Amino acid sequence: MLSTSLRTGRAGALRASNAGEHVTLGGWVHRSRNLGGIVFLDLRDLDGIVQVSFGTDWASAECIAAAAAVGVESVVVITGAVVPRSENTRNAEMGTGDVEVQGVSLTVVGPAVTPVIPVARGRGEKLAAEELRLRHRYLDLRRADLQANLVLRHKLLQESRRYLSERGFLELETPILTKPTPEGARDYLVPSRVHPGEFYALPQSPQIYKQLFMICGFDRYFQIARCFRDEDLRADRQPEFTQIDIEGSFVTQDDILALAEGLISSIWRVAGVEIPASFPRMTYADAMERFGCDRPDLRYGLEIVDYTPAFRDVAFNITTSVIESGGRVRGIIVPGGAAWSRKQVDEVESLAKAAGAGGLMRLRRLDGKLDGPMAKFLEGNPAFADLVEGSLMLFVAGADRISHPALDRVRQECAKRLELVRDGDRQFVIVTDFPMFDRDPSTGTLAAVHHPFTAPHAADVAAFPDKPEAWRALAYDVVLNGTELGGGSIRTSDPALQSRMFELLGIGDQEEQERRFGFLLEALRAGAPPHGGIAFGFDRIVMLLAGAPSLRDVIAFPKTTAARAMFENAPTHVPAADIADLHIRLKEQP
RNA sequence: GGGGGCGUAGCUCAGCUUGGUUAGAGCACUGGACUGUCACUCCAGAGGUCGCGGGUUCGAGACCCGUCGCUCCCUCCA
Repeated sequence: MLSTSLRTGRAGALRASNAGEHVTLGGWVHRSRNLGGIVFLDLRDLDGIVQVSFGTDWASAECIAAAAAVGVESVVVITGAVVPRSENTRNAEMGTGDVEVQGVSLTVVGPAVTPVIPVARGRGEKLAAEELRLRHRYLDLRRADLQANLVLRHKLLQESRRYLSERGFLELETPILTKPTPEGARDYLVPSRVHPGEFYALPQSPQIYKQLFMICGFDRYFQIARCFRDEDLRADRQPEFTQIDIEGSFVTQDDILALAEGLISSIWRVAGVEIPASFPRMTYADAMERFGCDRPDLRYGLEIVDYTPAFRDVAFNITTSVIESGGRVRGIIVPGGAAWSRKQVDEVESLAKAAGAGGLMRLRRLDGKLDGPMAKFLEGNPAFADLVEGSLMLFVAGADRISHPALDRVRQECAKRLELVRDGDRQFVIVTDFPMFDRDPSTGTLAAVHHPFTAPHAADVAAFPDKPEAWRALAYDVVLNGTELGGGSIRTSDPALQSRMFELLGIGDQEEQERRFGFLLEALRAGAPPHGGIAFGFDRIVMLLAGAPSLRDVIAFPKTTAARAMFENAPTHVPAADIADLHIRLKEQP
């Protein structure tokens, strides 16, 4: 019901078919043009802008004077007739450009002071500084592109709900005041007034609760869940964010991934983009070997190749010592890279070094010959015979732990320099079989790569019972163009195995387990179905589909990189008495 | 915790390299003219703690030190 007691409809929706109607419109004065005898107001609402004209032939002198006096961004209610514009006054750039409203009355219902940041902008005019846009969010959110982002957000939310609900998933809510989790990101803590010295935490994700739902028999759950993490911010990271959180029982990895593909493609369809109904799969091991990264950008090649065998018998100090100590020599071929200057390659090398590599070895084919510091050792080596004229090879020698991230960085940089990414290209991929554990190189302790509730491949546990770092997890990520959209896993539903997991993670003590995860272990012992799920970063999806450069452009009231809300001015000091009620003493009085 | 960038009129910026008269421009704003504009046009006007504090200097928007805010990145984000 866009028509209300105070208006007949939205101004921006008027079209040629509305000609002849008498309308009452409410909206914001976007701009005005006073030509003396005739006054034009551009009236804006959520649907767009329509021109309202006040001329002596149809409007009273008082009405024209009122139109001339009203300031931009004031809220007005006008009445008038929708009339077709004459041939020479049509405006093809406006949705409403075939008509205008000949205003016969105007009431200023919400007078506005001059806006501190402009809402209407001229062509090519820059946005105000983001700090000001956030401080005056009530003005910034009047802009058509931010409004469009939030409208898109709404549509994607509704589509997610529709898709999941139609498949029997129940939207169930979980607590915001919950239990602190020692693993993972830093928690936002909430002090308890009733229980001195005790704290709630805001959830980093509803992980444990959704598993509890499965144990209860709600075999299909989803939630558009707000999650909180007290870590440093980025353009694509906010302290509170929204996940599409999904869990199902009696499912395998393939069931969850098929659901994920369907959900993602229906979300993309609502945004006007048709994508394949299923995505290619790639194992973690394969992704690391070929791209040095667990979320590869498949919009371009530049795959990493292992040249260790070719270097095995080459008397070149660096490669020889690396190979002897168990490392490898891997690299990528950069077509046309032979034309890059020494300085340009040095710039790429500095990125590799920043990622941990000792350096970047170069080899190129110029005038038919191999060229570079290693050329004399490699000329005639069959591994380099088909290096084509004008190509450049960049190698990193070292342990995989070093060369993976370095080559990943080099590959991305080369793709950027070669402009290999075509506009609008989308390459989805599902990465599977993540390792279960990661061994901290300094402390030697195991850490869960995904989270401690993830189930390992049963075959790996059987084959390497005492070598948990060889276990693969039933964990998976959905990746688009090198960005992780979401990830999940099949969970451990066997309490004994879950207990073993905690032991491996150094939480061996029975009491410690009970204290930290007791409620989950106890529930698992009460009879748990096999279950698993996935969660998608919803804000990031909206950002991608809106083409927005920052998460802040798809969240109505975001935080700055210092986790401050500019508009509401939060966080803030509170009265000492309120703090005392929480049994907290501040180190220093502000 | 670390590194880079930015901070001058309500907004967007120039001025800083090489210190020197009264700190400029466009937009917005105010007043005036104008009956078909749509970034209306034209005339006139007002508008400044050069983020803040300290230092160097005869003299600082500019140079130095510190600090605050915003932003991008690293650390971090099971």
